[in-house]
Amino acid sequence: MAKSAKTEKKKAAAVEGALNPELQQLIERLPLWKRPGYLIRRLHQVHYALFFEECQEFGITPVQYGLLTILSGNPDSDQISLAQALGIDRTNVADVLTRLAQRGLVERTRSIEDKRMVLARLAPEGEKLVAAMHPAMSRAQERLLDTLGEREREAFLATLLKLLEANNKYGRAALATSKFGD
Amino acid sequence: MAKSAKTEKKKAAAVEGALNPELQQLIERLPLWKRPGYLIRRLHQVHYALFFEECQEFGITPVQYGLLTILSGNPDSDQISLAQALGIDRTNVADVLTRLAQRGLVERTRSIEDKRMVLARLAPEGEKLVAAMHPAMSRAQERLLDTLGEREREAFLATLLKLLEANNKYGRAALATSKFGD
DNA sequence: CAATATTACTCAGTATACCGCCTTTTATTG
DNA sequence: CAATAAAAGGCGGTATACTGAGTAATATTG
Repeated sequence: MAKSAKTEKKKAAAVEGALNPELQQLIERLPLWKRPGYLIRRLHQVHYALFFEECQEFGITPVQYGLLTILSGNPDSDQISLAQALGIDRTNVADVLTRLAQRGLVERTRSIEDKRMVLARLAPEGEKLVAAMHPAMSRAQERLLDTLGEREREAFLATLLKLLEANNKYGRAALATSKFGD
Repeated sequence: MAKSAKTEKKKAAAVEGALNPELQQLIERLPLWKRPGYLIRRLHQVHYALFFEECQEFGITPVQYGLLTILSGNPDSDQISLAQALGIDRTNVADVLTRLAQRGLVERTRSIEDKRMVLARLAPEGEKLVAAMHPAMSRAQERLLDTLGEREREAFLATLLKLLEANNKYGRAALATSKFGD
């Protein structure tokens, strides 16, 4: 195929550096590679893989660690608050909490003031794990953006936040808005 | 929101509670909204929500549409090739194909040359659906990046591609660069 | 203060997404 | 050409992630 003027233009617009020619071909031929939703799904999977590689020994998933993180700063939170803070569905929070409780990392109690609520807090084991795992989790985050320069990394993160703020209203897992901006 | 007294109590508990100060420092150094993996997971969810909103009437998920897209350009592909093209696990491809076949959108046959392989292709119904759904899918993609200006959007997509290229090796769902194309 | 609405949660069901183990078929090799 | 390795897929299991229906407790209201 003659990829004349169009490709030239695209390359000129690209930020820094040229892409692998094989990947460039994929983009040209598989329409999937022009869909941002697809690219984001793939990057999400890559992060999972990196996270697992770094955190293998702990047997904790990204979502589980996120939940533990929130609990470490907000003990005795109810499930809906946790869901809003994490940006996942409330039924999902219950599932994750069940698994974490089975491993003795969190403790759940019925609230006395409001008997509908189930409050969760870190067990001592959980606190230890959050601290012990933090470096590995941190490495996974760093490795994900490793290839980016300082400027590109910051621009990328800024754009991610911008997109999330603009689209926060979608889905049952909308975040509590106060999480952004402060 | 009207339960300000309770919220106050919760905050007070968080402050007075037996919070490990070292743990707090650790968590505050890399809070959720500064973890790229977390932000990408959230954006992934947002895209799903947008996709469902636009494509509700068709009852097709992003992954299903991705698979149909590949099949429309590459009839009679085997499951492993499809997995590599889509960037998902091969067992997952089998699951998705089963659901699509149940709805009469794809057809599966055993290859004659290699009896191990299951080849998939679009049924006429599937071809119709791919065409009919395309505008809605496109709208979901556009809405996701709607708030970005032209330059920021291109920079974002370029960075996404760069990150995928750099991290291609991770996970069972590593993409193939050779199967499709020529 | 009883009827009603809302809230927090549970449960069942669907759809990704992955791993490890196994069988069948094909390819390789001594 | 038989023994073995490799490839393709099936199957069972785990962990998100969400929808919709239903239950118990609390809040609101006529």
